[in-house]
Amino acid sequence: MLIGQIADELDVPTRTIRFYERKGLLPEPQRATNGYRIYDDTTIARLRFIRNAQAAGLTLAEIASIIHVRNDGTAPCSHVDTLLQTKLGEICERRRQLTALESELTQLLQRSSQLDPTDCTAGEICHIFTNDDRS
Amino acid sequence: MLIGQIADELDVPTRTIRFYERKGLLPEPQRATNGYRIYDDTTIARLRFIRNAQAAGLTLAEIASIIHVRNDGTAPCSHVDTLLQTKLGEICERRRQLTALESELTQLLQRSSQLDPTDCTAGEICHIFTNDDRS
DNA sequence: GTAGAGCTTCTCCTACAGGAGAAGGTCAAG
DNA sequence: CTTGACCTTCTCCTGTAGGAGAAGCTCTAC
Repeated sequence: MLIGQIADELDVPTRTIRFYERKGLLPEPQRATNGYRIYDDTTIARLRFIRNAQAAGLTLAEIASIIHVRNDGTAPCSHVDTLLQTKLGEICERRRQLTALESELTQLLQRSSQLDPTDCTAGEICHIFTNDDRS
Repeated sequence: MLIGQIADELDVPTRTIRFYERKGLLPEPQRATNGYRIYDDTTIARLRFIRNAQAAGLTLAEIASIIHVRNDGTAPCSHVDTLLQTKLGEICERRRQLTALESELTQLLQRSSQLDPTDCTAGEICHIFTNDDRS
């Protein structure tokens, strides 16, 4: 199969496939005599794997690390497990931050609804952000 | 005040202050005869404003837009209110995505704990990501 | 034999918020 | 008079996941 056929089948731009190759996510493919890349079904499976791993929030670099472990002949399961646990921790932390930001924004908006724009001076740019609770 | 003094007082790198100037967040300052930037207290207030707005999750471009409205002679309060509401919506949506990702990851980890690495084949890279619920 | 689609490589560009280093001018103190 | 700290501008680099365009070769169909 040529790159375009793979691209059509998985609905991925051809550019992205070459990009993954450069990043080490796909092995260097066979070449036809004219230089065109030639793929087989294992590449389709590989691209599906990448997509699934991305859906789990892994970065391409992390996915590449999994593939490298596999290429070393080891089942990458425990590595994947570690990655997923770390990722879960990050997501959890990030979600907490967003929750805090959400309540911060809600407070600012409530404050905004109570302030009069005619009281807003140039020096402070906008008094909605002027925090009066410090020093 | 020279740029280094401002930087020390607010604990901001001098590079960042010049960067903000290039981005239109700070006006072009006075220059001493030797070319050094000279600031007064309004710059300190401005940098505090930027910091507060950043803490609310606004990007530098959004903060710049607020400053531009102020420079046009208008109180930017209603603009800020709109920005904050939009931002709140984005944060909320992002948090929902993270929550979904969190449960996805939890499922994958549970799955991982039940799978045997010796069953993991090279073709699928790692069977933790092999979704058996489709086609 | 030529048009159009598909392939190749090459390089640069995007958003985001700065960080890093080079090369050089300036200033105060020893 | 020189060392060290501070300032200036310039350009490139970081991570993320590709996107965009140029210039040129190849293949198929009409």
